Amino acid sequence: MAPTRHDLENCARGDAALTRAFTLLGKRWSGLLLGSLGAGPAGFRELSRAIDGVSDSVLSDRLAELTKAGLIARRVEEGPPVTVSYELTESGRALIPALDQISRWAEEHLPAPDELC
Amino acid sequence: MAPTRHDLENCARGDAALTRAFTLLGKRWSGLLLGSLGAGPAGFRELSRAIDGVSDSVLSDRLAELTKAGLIARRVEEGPPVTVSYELTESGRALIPALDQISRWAEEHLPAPDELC
DNA sequence: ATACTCGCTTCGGAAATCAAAGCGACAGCT
DNA sequence: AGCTGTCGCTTTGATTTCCGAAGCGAGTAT
Repeated sequence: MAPTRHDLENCARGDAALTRAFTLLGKRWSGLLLGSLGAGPAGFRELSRAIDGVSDSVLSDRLAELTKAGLIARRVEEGPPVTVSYELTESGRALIPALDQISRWAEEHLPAPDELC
Repeated sequence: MAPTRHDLENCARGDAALTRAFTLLGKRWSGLLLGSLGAGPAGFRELSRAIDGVSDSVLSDRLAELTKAGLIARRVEEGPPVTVSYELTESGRALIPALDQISRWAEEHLPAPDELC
């Protein structure tokens, strides 16, 4: 295969930072996961219930990704019983204002889905 | 089982608006596409070049989705030659500040990928 | 006439995501 | 001691999404 200049083109790219951000946020559930944790620490099962529709396997993947990226931290509380909780790191918390803004934007500009509650 | 019905949980769930937002933004390339258009109108080919890595088929899908959601508009300029350009609607423009904030966040909190340029 | 570019669409195959089941460790009954 | 349930995952196999490459019709350039 010819060495695509893919690598070279990467440089002059529009907004590199935005690209980096959406490597994480552009994946399904990442944003919502962070949003959920914005409300405070939570355990695995708690998150899987809070974020309706996500499967355990993907939730597990996302938690690993975001942990690796340094946005969330996994804390094991020695018991008994032993419990696991995930929480935002400082980096993660720094993103919350942006998510809030997106949330506010959605309220204003995204079709209101018949308030059933 | 406790009387916690799923229905109840649905209501008080995290943030419905954020969920709506990430139905769009949580898909690959959506965020970057909006970011690109934030710099001004652009044609299909222009976008496909600006957003490195996206395939024509997916770009086409995303443009359709975001157009349907009312974030971008497809304008056909009668020629000759006939040209097509996509641009942000007001709703779309309203999201740009949030994207900028995310971009700034990424610069601060996301691993600087060795400036190769 | 030949060879481009543009704005797509179509066609496989590869990757992401899904629901469901299972597992080990523990807790709460009885 | 059993039985049942919760928690934090992982595994399995099917479905959905995404990708790269090719193609197409229309127009432009040489």
